[in-house]
Amino acid sequence: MTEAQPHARERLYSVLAAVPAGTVISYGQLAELAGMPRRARWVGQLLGRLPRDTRLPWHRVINAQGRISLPPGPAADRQKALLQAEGVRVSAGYRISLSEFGWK
DNA sequence: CGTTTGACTTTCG
DNA sequence: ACGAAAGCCAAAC
Repeated sequence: MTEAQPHARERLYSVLAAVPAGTVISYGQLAELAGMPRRARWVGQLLGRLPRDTRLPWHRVINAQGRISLPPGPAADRQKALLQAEGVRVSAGYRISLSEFGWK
């Protein structure tokens, strides 16, 4: 087989599915845990293409600055609500305390 | 096949 | 703490 990462997407999905509720992770960390450092943007691109009915905890993924990376809109509010429902403290400016990064 | 795009990250002022 | 600029990389055009 010539493919170096035949199932890169599914590997990423597995890591994401393993993120415990009540914690958040950055795109970069997620990519790194999946064995693909520096693929943060690729992760974001993948999440954007996820179907609405996915069961993956996409809402636990935020950027390295501790903010919701989704552009302002209904989607961002949805992510904020989902996080708060899990006990994650989200400030007015979509900021999240670094202590929620349990895995860093 | 060259250019643009983007749910990113880091550095600098 | 904040915004601008540069760096980075795969997918889409």
